Amino acid sequence: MIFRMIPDRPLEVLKAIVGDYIASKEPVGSKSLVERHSFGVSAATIRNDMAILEEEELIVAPHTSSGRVPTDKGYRMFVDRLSEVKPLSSAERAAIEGFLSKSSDLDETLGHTARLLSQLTNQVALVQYPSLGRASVRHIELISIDEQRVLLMLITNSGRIQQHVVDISGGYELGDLEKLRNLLNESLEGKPLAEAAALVRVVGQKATARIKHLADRVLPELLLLVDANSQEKILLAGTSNLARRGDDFPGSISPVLEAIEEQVVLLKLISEMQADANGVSLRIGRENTVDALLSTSIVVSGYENQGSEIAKVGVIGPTRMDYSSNIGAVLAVARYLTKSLGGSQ
Amino acid sequence: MIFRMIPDRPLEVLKAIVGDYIASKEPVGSKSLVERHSFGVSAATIRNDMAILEEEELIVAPHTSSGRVPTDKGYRMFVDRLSEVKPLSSAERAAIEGFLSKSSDLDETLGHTARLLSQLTNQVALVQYPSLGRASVRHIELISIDEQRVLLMLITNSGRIQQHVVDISGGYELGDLEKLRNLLNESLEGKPLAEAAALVRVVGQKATARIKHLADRVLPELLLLVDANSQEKILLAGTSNLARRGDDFPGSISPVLEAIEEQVVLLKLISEMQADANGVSLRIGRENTVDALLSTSIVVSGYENQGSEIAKVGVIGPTRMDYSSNIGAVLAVARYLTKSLGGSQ
DNA sequence: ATTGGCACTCAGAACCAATGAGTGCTAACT
DNA sequence: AGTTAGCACTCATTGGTTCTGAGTGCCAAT
Repeated sequence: MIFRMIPDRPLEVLKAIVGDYIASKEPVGSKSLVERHSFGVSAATIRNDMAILEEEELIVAPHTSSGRVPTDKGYRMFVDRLSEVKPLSSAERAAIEGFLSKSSDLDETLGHTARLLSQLTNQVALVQYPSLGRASVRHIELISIDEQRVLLMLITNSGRIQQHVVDISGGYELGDLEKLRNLLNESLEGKPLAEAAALVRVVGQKATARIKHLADRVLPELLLLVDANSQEKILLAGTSNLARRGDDFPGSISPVLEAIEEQVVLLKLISEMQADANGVSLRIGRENTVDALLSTSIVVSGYENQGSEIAKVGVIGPTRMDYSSNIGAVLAVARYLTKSLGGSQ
Repeated sequence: MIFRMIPDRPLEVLKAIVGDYIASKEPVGSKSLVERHSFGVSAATIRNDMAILEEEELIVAPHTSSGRVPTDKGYRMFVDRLSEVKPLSSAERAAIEGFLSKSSDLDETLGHTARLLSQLTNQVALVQYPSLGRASVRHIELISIDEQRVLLMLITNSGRIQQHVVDISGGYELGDLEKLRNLLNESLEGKPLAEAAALVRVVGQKATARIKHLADRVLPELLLLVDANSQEKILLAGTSNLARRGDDFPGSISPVLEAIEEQVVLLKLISEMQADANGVSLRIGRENTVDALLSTSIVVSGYENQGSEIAKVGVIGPTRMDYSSNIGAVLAVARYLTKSLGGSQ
């Protein structure tokens, strides 16, 4: 395949087409283009340019002699070479600040982030949980709730706080609870989560007869918490936004919904995506290997903790989306998220 | 208005119409009725019966001479007098057991419940948070996370566990943390939440100079937690199910989505609903006073703790829904929820 | 009370023509 | 070589007309 140099004006035309199409939902024709933009040339000239773009498969006519619509390749060209990232409005900045500035635990932060991003973009937002990585145990807490129940907490240095209520059939002594807590913290505090499971088992063996009963109930639950931590997971928000844009999808949106609710698929997809120079990465239409998603685009960016990327955050919506603003929003949110987590290390 | 006695067969016909219409989405005519059900009479007779039903405004013809569709009043008659609650399949029972049997804190339980119910019914599920009621403070915990931060926890006897990370700019002493914790628990443990806010303020005044700094940061956050507890709140799950049933709504589903995401409206609506003898309560179509919801039906049932109803759980979907199964599911889930909370008091 | 028969209605499908936005091409122009 | 006006052509959309069939309402007979 030959790389053909495309002159400047046709690219400007492409940019205009993408812009107009996103705004109007209607295929855009040469005439309306010259009306709305000042190219300084006639419609016929624009038509010639459009012929070039069509030749390059950057735009396509839904049916003979109607306006043109950008192809996936056209959108790709647009985001790669033609669009600049739209900065957020000050109101939007304020919203992000307000939402994410308060310190809270990881789950809360990520939950807020997801909702925020979905409101900002009017798309479906996705937030990947940080993977195990080099997270480590900061503290384990056992709190007595009543005679039969104990609250188990696992706090990691990634800022995540997990908790679970454990039934201790037959009751327990407060002193034993304290013993077990100390034992756990001595063995686990500061240790990487990856080693935690093994260490918990060791504690189980070291447990004296006195606290055996208690340990037998608590430790399995602790293992579950550790395990939940290592599980890859994606948080979705604003799925109902898809419904609002239903008309952007051919046929029904059900398959799309099903696909994005399928964590495994989505995880695989976003983990394959490599950030570009701006730190953002996107899949447009058919670039998504999943059938149900071939008329959606995904925009993601990584967020960091302790200087290295730990997971991704982004949005998913129809290919006909406002890339400039969405990229801006995703980038901004990812940055704030990084900042917000930076404080928790 | 005269109460007219409607004979039995017409009512059977209504039942059949509702059933068929729910199954097929198509207005149902006399002929298909006699085909699918064995009334032992001819289509003409059914037509006479249908005339009676139409007279009573229980069914209506979308346009002259097409099949009939139940009216809101027809559905109402159906649920009140004609349908029996469909018991859940054993698989469904198992799913509920599995989901809700594990003890955990209130947020987790309610979250699971909402998701479960939405999966069970393929509708949008709603779960109301228990209102303040006679909930009381069980315990307040302060855990040191690092030099600058403290984890504040509020555990209530309703089983709810709330937490928040508090920044203590300038640091703090572990001993002071302990002092504040003891002070808080002495004043608050066992006290009703309704009084908690006032008591927290008292603690603020009693705080010695030594722990003043710490208290100044922690207490406002504690007030927020208490306040969050008293706030009425509804959890939604499965909103994307609405999208899947989009065709059941006239026009767009957007307004419907907006309406149900409007907590205040929804709260008002379900708080007005009075349970019937079975413990279930429903609003059908126009019975909902909210415009956007006049083609939806809401099915709710109360759940209890310590023997009295504390909040409601239910589903919301198109008027053309499978009332028998949905009522069954809502009732079952409400019962399990009551049981599950019973253990937490 | 039930039924067969029959005329009647009307939404939706099928078909057709008119409309017009938009194209591709060519020949003239700069 | 790039640009432009002109023009023939295409085809989705629109609106109007007709056809069809499911389904009704009513009546006279059982």
